[in-house]
Amino acid sequence: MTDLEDERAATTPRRRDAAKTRQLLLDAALQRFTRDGYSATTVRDIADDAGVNVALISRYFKSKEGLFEACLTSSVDEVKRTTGDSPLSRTPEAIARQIAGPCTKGLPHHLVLLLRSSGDEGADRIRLNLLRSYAERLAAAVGGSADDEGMLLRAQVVLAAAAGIALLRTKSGLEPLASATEEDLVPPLRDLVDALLKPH
Amino acid sequence: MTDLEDERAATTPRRRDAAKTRQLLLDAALQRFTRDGYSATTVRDIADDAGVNVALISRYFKSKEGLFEACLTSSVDEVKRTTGDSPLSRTPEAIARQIAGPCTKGLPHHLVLLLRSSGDEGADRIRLNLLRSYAERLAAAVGGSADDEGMLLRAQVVLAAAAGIALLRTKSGLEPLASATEEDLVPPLRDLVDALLKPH
DNA sequence: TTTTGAAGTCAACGGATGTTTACTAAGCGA
DNA sequence: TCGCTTAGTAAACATCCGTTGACTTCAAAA
Repeated sequence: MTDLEDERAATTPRRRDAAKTRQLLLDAALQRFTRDGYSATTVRDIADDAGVNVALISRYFKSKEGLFEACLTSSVDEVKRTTGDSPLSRTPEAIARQIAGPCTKGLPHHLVLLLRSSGDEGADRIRLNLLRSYAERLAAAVGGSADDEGMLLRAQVVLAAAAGIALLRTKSGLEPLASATEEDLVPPLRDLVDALLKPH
Repeated sequence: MTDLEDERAATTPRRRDAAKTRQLLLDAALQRFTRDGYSATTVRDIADDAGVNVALISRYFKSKEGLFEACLTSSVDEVKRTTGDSPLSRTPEAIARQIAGPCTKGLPHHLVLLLRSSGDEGADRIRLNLLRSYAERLAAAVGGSADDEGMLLRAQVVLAAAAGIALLRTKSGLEPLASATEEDLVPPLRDLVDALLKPH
């Protein structure tokens, strides 16, 4: 109460900020959808996590489907932003570390979200586009030519493997996989990437 | 109509056969749960697929959860039956071929079901047990000792990769992965298995 | 043929879910 | 300060979901 004016002076945090609550909903939805899947999460769950009224989901995203699509595009944007439009890390070591990284921290893995389905056609299109571009850049990063179908297939296998690992790690308590550290996980993953994406 | 008596004489196909309808429900549920996941599947969907009344699910399996658990144990039994209690195929080639098999049947199908979750504790225990035993046998098949944590982790990574590939193949239309033939898929997978499970 | 227990049907229930509507209140410009 | 736009709230609605209980029908035993 006393420093309310200071806060307002600092960043103008309006008590009612549409952009802010929209982002809160998006973050909460991302976690829920990634962890529990689309149909297992309710809009009330998301709203409660965000500390926000349920009706605001319909207002800001039109529907649960719309919120899910927003999560997907948000994930797309973040991947594009963090990795830029440059090719992915070139060494198998770096790729392996990228796969193992988010899992070992608390972060929801983008690849796991891509395994979730809402049954909606628009969402499926977004998902497919991201998967495609990801695989293509992965193939290009190790020197595969654009029209090398074999290398593209191998890149997609790497992607699928990474997604499966992330999913199994978080969803099942399979030990030692579930609580393996990044250091534990990188060597096998490096071997995996190395074997699948070697330029030969 | 004419050979009705022959049928009855042959296998006694009672018009009302509890075991038969139970199996119909189990088959339909297996397909639905594997393809759409637990919470996206309704008991009415399953009953309709099986051509059976909805109430019979509660009768024969007590609940939707019970039906899901029955699916899991059925999957466990079939895996045990097809692969026997003998160690898995020893060569990376054979393992790869098993992973690359038809997604609508066989090992990939079962692995995808294992990625599905109902949130129920009993179901999770069943799933975990199957995953564990599978990983252990996979580690043993390539000569890993029972207490080699590193090799066990690598076997679990192979398992997770196989599951992810199966899931991505069936759920997303990612090409060329989605419609890759077994022959297309075996070489990369052989490399994958080889790199992860080499005895060294 | 009659009886009896099991197999299957039907309709309704309580509850949860996504969405909408009518309403309140806060912030900003005039 | 007043008024208007917009953020947020509360409650209800319509629908769907899993489950239950009473009823009917079939087939095998007596």
